[in-house]
Amino acid sequence: MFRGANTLSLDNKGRLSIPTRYREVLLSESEGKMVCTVDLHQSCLLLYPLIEWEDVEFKLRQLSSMNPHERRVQRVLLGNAHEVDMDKSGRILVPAQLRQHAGLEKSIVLSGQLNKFEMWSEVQWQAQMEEDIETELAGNYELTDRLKDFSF
Amino acid sequence: MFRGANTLSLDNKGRLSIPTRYREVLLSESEGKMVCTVDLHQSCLLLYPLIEWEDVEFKLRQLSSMNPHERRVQRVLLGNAHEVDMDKSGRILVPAQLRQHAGLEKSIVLSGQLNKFEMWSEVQWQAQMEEDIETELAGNYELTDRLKDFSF
DNA sequence: ATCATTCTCCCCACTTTTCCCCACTATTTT
DNA sequence: AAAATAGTGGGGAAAAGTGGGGAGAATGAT
Repeated sequence: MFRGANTLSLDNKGRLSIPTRYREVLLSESEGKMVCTVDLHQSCLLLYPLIEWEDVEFKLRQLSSMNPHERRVQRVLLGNAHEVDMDKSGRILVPAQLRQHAGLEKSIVLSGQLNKFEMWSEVQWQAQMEEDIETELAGNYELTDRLKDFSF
Repeated sequence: MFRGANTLSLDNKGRLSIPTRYREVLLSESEGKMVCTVDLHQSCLLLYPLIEWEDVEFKLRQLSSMNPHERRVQRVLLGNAHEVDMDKSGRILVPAQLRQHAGLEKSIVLSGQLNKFEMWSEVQWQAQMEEDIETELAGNYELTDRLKDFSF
């Protein structure tokens, strides 16, 4: 599925060009329809092909409306979801509210994360990466069981 | 699989010629498609044949998006991954961002590590080797359970 | 309802990046 | 020594990404 980082630019109309290598699969699987929403834990946006988003919606439906935490997850993900379409030149229009929420400026990192993309302001992405790598190097944390035997 | 170090050069377009003895297997197993990403603990890049990378991706998928450490590992490895293809003359274009991250200059060491390659700036590679050997000689470290039984 | 303003999206033009091709040198093989 | 193979360098065509004009749709105000 989707992997890897692409540095792209948001033009002053708020459009983002989807890298060509992804376009074909997006068109054939979801007719170029995607869903853009906010991330729960980071200041970035999530971009799903419609077909993948429908999976997420299915899971969201399993959550309880009575539990405040679960309700909140539903509210944040669903409440900020916008349907966006690729136009004929393979671009999407990123909704203004979401752009603002993630602090997106001209320079953007679109990062493939298997079933979805993350959209970061390049500045924040760099900062996050430095922080992550520094934390890894420092290494002063407990490894989870899964990580103890993790090899790559 | 892959083993041994090769000293190669990055030309000023950022291209790296893959040693011919690896090309055949890369073409037949992965159509010359590879994935280049950063290492978690060293200032070097990792280069996987696509088919090997897919294994790593499978493992990454088992990690939890809710646990910060596991999420960080996912983000760093996946988020910096770039798909690179061998061109018709057996070269790959190393993404500018990654080049910068690993401090790659003209002279490069490509070091086979079984399922993947490591790419180092030659200068840093030499330094790392000296340091590793010195640390082993000094011997002031705890052996892990696995290393206690390791023989070679 | 009408008009004005904003928004969306098509089209075209421009710039940058990627990749194919060929040529040159150095090393290895015959 | 000649020939073949490996690695390096660069020109140039093609592709990818960027920017903006402008028609039509949508929104909002009077």
